[in-house]
Parts: sequence; structure tokens; C-alpha cells
Amino acid sequence: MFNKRIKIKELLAQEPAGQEVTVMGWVRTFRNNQFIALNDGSTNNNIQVVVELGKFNDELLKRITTSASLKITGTVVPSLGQGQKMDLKAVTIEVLGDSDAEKYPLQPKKHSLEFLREKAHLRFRTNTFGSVFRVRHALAFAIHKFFNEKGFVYMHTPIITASDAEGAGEMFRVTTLPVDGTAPKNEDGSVNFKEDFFGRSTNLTVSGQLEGELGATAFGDIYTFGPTFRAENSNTTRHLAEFWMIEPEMAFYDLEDNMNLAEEFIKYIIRYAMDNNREDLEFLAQRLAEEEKQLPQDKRSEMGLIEKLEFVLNNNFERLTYTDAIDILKESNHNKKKKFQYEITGWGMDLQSEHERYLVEKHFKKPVILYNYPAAIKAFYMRQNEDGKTVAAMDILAPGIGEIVGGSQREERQDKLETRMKEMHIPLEELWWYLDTRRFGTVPHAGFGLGFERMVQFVTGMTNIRDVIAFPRTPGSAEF
RNA sequence: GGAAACAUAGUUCAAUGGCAGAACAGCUGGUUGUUAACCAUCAGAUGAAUGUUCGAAUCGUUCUGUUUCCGCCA
Repeated sequence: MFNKRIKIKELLAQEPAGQEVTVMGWVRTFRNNQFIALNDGSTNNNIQVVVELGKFNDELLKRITTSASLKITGTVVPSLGQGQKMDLKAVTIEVLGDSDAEKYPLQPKKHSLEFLREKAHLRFRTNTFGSVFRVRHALAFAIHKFFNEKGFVYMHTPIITASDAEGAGEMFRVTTLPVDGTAPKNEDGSVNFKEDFFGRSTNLTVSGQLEGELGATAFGDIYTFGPTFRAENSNTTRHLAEFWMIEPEMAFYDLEDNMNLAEEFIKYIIRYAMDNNREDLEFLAQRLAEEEKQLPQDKRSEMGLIEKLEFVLNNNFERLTYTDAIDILKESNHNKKKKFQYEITGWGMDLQSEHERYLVEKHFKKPVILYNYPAAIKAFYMRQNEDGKTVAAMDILAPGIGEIVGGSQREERQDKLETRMKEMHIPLEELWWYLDTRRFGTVPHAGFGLGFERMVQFVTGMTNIRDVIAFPRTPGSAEF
């Protein structure tokens, strides 16, 4: 059998006792014509392969270059050196794939994240991205584990959608019609989408929520976890045109239940990564600490990455209403000294990033759940509160990232929902299927959306969202 | 969509309008229990266009690319 190998992570956990093993991986460095640091992606730690002098011919040794792939069989012995507990004394070395050292773009040294972004197809072979993407995997797995343990049904909502009613953002059009101006036209000159593939205008989904509600009103609890698309021209370190979103939707939940679930959920997946990817997180913590050494004192984090995650696990998220948040902002010294770029105009204003950041990073210094927002600044499907001016919406704000979760109790009362939709010019006839849930056995229900990449950013400490997704899609950029 | 900054060798950085340098990576050779090895030799660059000037990496204009911030949100 070809692939009878031991993964390096597993090998490093063993005691060196002369056992014979086969490892396969990629060369990180080849020191002294004698020591190969081999990595197979199972961990950032390398196995040191010892090539005894004179045992292999020069022609073979010349092919052992950075990122060449090797199959090595040898015996595991205690290391004579200080840097590692074991050596793999090579008996046979097979070069599976050569790597031309003159052309291979990654050198055995530190590279900038910007440079590696241009080499996104190879950046997984670095320690930083190895750790980031193993943690990303762990978080994804933990998400399914959490919901499965709670009896949620994983629902696959459509990626191509006909409804553009939710207004969550600009959409990408999906069409097979020609783009050279020869597409069939209506009498008024507009494109006739009745002639298009689906017989109507379609887009890539901006949210699976509306379909999720259909599932929740049958299964009780569902969640979605899939790709989401926004054609917004957003150029920031926390926006992508294609990102992954988790959207649980629960029948018989009110806003408080919703907040409880969201907080439990976030803590659960962080705990899972802490328990299962400790080494990777420690590496990322060290990386972040070194990166922050470049920053002026006031821009550095007060806590290290591990410390921050522990803190989040061990403390309740601060919950306060939008109204209380406005009061805190208004009364803050920061505001009195006129240090906000955007003035606190009072109740009803939409909070700017700087206001949210002040609450999270300066005032409370922990994740914050803001709830009961003014109806005027929120979506049509959010449940109207008895005060007549707020809706049962909640956002979770995380230090360093900002909004990580947006959710609400949904408006289950058909008359109130329809009135509000009309006010906001949402076409009721297009969402007939959505309104049917309110017509037939409507129930109080709630849900939220969590941006997966923002969660990965928070846990890994990576500051740019483009560095936590394998192949980022952003305005003007879709390489790979 | 708006604003700003940056662009020099494969990478990370130097260079008062006056000879483009270094470190690392790479080639070649040496060395041999190294720890992103060490020693020596060699080769390699001003994003593009244009203007000002005796002379432009350096100053102006346009373009391209990258980054950051704001808005929109997850």
C-alpha cells in the first residue's frame, strides 16, 4: 500500500524507541546537508529527519529543497540535539515531487501577510496559515457538534435565490443570458428575465434566514451553515463578497432565549478550539504578540490571545438595551471631550463603528449584546415591542472585530408583519411563501446570523478577514 | 461609494535632485550534530507612462496595484 504512513502529529506524541515508521510531507528546511525539517500539515511541529553522511548520494540530497515532497522511512531514536525529543534516522528517502528552489516563492523566513495573500495557493504551507486553517476547521466542526447535540436540524437553504426582498445588501445576479446587449428585452427596453434560465431574475443568496424560518416552523430548531454573497463595495478588514454564515432559527424562542443560545454557542465553539487546538492557538498568540510589538502602546491589546479567549469563556457577555447604550455614550467623558468623530445625536441614531468600539473596548472591555433597537433602523421581519418604537433585535459586538452576530425575535403576528412590510415597501406577493408561516400555525420564534470568518478572526487573532478564508473574494479580486 | 498612505533585487529594507547599497533567499564551492546552521564566491532591482531639469529612485501629472480608515453589514 502506498499511503501507509504515520502523521507527524501522531509520531511526535510517541516515545522514540527505535521503531520503524514512514512519514510523508514537505521540506521546511534542510540544514547542514544532514537535517531535514519535514512537515505534513498535521501540526506546525516538524519531524527532524537525520540524513547520515555518505549514506545517500549527492544527486538525491540536491533534490531536498524547500517544499519538495518526500517519503521517508526510518527509525525513531532519541535526538542528540536540544531542539527536539526525537530524530527520524532515514533508511530510505524518496523524492515524490521536486521543488525548484529558484522558483519556489516562499522562503524559509518570515513573510508579510500581504505577500502571502498574493501566494494564497501556497500559504497553507506556512506555520501561521497552517494554524489558522486548522482552527477554522475545528470551529466549523464544533458548530455542527453543538447544534447536533441540541437536536437542531442542519438545513441547506438555496444558494441561488429568487427573492431579493430581504434587503440585506447588494446582490450578485445569476443569469445565463448574454451580457453583450443581445439579451431578450421587454417592450420598455429592460431585460426580459422570463427568457432566463429560471424564467425569472435570480441572485446569489445574501441570507438563508427566510427559508430557515420555514424549517424552524416545522422542525422546531434548525441551523444553516453555508456560503453567503454580498455585492457591496466594502473595502475593509472585516468584509468579504463571499463568506460563510451560520444561521440558527428556533421556534418557541423569544429574544432572551435567542441571546442565551448565541452566548452559549459562541462559548462552546471557543472552548472546543481551546481544548483541541491548543498548540495552534498558542502559536497564533505568539504571532499576534510579536505583531503588536510594532504598534504604539495604546493600540496594543491589553490581553494576549489565550488570555482573551479564557476571559470570554469565564465571563458573561454584557447585555444592555440600545437606549441604555445611548445614555452611556452620551454621558461618557469621551463624548464630553468631543472625541467621537460622529456626534451622539440621541435616541434613534444608528451607532457608528467607533461608538460600538467604545462600548466594547473601552467601557465594558468584554463582548456586549445590544438589544431592543429603534424599529426605524432595523429590518422588516423583527418583532415589534410593546413600546411601539423598538424591535426585539440584538447584535453581539466583539472586541477588535465589531458586530459578529445579528439576530432578532421574528414578527410572528401576520397583521403587524404585513403592515410593516407595506411601510417598508417590501413586495408581499413575492414573499407569499414566507407569509404562509404566519398564516398557518404561526409561533413565536427567533434566530441569528453569525459571520463565520469574523468568528475565526476573533479566535485566531488575525486582523484581516482575508487571512482566515482560503481564497478571499473582495471587490476587484477573485484570483485562484 | 468616500478618504488617505505606500510602490526600489525573489523577500524585507537603505540611498540630501548628483556612482542604486545591505540583510535574508537563490546558484556554485567548502564545512559537518544542525535548530529558519555556518564560511566564501557569483548573479539579481527603482510598478507604468509622461513632464520639469545639465542630471530624477527622489519633484509634478496621469494610470495601475497594494494597504489602511470611513460608510454598508456578518
